Amino acid sequence: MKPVIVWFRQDLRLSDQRALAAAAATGAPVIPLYILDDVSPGAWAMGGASRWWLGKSLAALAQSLSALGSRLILRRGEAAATLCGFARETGADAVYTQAAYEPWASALETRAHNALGSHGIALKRYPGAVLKRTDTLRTQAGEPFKVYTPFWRALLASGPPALPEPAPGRLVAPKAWPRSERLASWGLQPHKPDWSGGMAAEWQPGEDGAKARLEQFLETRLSAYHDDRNRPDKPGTSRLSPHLHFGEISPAQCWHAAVIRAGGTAGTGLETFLKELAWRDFAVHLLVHWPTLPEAPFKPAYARFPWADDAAGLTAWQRGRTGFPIVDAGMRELWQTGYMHNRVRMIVASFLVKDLLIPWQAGQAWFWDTLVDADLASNAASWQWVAGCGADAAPYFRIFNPVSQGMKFDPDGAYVRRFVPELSLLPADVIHAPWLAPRLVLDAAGVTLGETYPCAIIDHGHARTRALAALKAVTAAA
DNA sequence: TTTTGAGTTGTTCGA
DNA sequence: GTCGAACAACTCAAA
Repeated sequence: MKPVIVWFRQDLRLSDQRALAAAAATGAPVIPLYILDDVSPGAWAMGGASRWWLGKSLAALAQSLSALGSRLILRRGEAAATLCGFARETGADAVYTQAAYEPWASALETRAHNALGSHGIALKRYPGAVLKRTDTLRTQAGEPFKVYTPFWRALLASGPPALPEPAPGRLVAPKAWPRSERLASWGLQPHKPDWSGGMAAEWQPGEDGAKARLEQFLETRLSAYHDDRNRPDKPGTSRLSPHLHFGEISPAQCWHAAVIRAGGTAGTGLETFLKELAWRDFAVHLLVHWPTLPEAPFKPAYARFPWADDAAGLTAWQRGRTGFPIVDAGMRELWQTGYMHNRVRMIVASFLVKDLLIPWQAGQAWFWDTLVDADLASNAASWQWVAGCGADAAPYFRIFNPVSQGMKFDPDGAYVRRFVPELSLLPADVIHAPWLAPRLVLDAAGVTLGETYPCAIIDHGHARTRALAALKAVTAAA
């Protein structure tokens, strides 16, 4: 019997993995394959933080497969050609995979389909990491949605996502295993310097880590999720995003586990969590139907926005040296752990785009490189939302005040203290605006503005006025 | 076809 | 100190 290949991509798990389950069900020998592809045209090559995660996740997947008597074969190169060559090399007659939705990944699937097909090898494609197939949800006029709430209602009306499938109990091994590259040779882990210490302390990549995180979330955080998710000083969010991005757990698994755990006593936490899961689908929906989302403003008028060319401002923002404590705390959390609390993402994004007038694409690129959960669809949709040029975007006058946001969502300053230790001795009432603190208070905390901690690089009130004027000009010209 | 209600996440000002 | 209105106008989705 000819073997079949399971081409793993953004679905690095064994349970609720339809491609794997279907391949196993054939009874044929199964060859699991992962291809590192940095060269496909249009591909967004993974950033540094994502590569760190990928390396750990692939190691975990390989271990899980070996427990089933199987292996994970690793290859590198343009994925369509590499896959086709691999299929011929192994004599496989079919490739099973779960779809990915980035424009370049879809194009890659088409190329792979054609290349394999010309050798009589089938490419069997299953829905990827979404609750509902992205092509099934449409307005009554047959158009894709541009507003979230109707999208959410349509998603709910279409019924719950498919029930998760268990992992296959066994996989038939091929007579001889094909050659595999060594994971260590891919250089995914940083060295000289190794900046991954903060990430390793925070995360457990892989399917087991994903399941543990989900369990912990459901057990301790779901009931208070509606309120606590906005508090960066509390462990209120699910922190499932990197696991979901790499497909170590499926959104359907999260959905059904949460519904079961809530047990019919539908508290506010459940619906809020399910809506957050649906936001991932909405971002994919937008990217599929508007493939230029990561590059160009969804609202074309914003092409005329008078962006600033501010290299110094961008660097200060990236390094967490803007002089606004909540912004700096967020940017440093990102740098150290590969993650940033969602509320703080909005604050730092608003600061970059509206206070500094730096193009949202620059912020998107930085997040792409530094986030362990960097996801093309969510990243692009969210940056455009903050910038005001996206689908269902924030109104132009919504400009976050970094001081009041800090006081509201980090009232004791615990989050700032954790990531901006040079301010840790400041009392809570001034920690979000140290320039307002009396000299004596600063001295007592060992803070000298401009020396131990930067002076604010901009006056927010002035910046706000400037942004409103710029935004008004864009819409007036339209 | 036309109409109508609604639209993730905010801030500021003045009564 | 609290509270409601203003901040624009537009576009979407559905009736």
